[in-house]
Amino acid sequence: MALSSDLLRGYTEAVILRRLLGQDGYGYQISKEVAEISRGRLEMKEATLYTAFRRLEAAGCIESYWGNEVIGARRRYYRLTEEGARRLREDAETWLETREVLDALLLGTASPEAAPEVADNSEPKVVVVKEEEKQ
Amino acid sequence: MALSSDLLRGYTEAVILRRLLGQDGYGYQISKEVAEISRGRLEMKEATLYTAFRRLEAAGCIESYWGNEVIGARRRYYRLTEEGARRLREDAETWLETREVLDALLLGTASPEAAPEVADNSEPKVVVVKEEEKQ
DNA sequence: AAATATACCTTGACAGATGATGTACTTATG
DNA sequence: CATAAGTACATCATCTGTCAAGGTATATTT
Repeated sequence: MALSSDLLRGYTEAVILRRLLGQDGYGYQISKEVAEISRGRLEMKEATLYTAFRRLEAAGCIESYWGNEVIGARRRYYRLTEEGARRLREDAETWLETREVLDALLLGTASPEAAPEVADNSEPKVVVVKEEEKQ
Repeated sequence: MALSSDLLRGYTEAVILRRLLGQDGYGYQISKEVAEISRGRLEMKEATLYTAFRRLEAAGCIESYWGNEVIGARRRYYRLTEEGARRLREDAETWLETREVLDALLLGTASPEAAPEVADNSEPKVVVVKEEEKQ
């Protein structure tokens, strides 16, 4: 079962950068690796992948060069830059924070912990249960 | 420091549903609770919140009714439906999977684990390092 | 009187993801 | 030997969620 793409939106670039850490890579390879590592749960579509490459290169996070394959289709390799490595560290840090926040918001206890001063729990004098003017 | 909204895109609805579990709530209250629980790291903007309410109601996940406040501004309360509860369980499950996948992709080891058969590591015969035709 | 807080709402613009489509070469299959 | 499938790149139009900006209204504080 593939994960909703909206749930992963914004992480595409970080995933690519992570793949380029330690060794250069090319599009097709990275898409296969991502599918492999996620055990098929995340499929990075080609259009997504290549537009992300464009953004990352424009931002100075990666640099590209053509491999000189003598057999098979030509490959465009990407290399992580200093800036890209910095961005990756930043993104990984952000992921940890995001994970923490979403854990609290999705799996946490019902009420904002230790925050009786925030939730205005004053129930409306007589809660009207039947809906009126439902939009 | 606020988290990038793109990193949270797609979770808005799940967060709202979670807030409505066990008790009805209204927009302003929920936005405050989210800020509180995330300790200011996630701010749900009004436009985002209210458009999400519309989507959720259209999808049958929530139902709304006007509270009969005698003092202060009127409030539109939202109630979780059966379908909404089902969706929430599903979303929470998806979050666990997403978390796992992104952990592997962002924090995991460099190469696809135990997958020497996938990565085509055959380095191009002579890797051309200087970039030609950089786009 | 003015500012701030509570509480709701819509519109237009923007950006990332993607289906569709195209190119080109290689290898396997019937 | 023709066809399909795999490798490998790329672009364009469209869709969708987010959000700045704008609006309404009431209550409280300064």
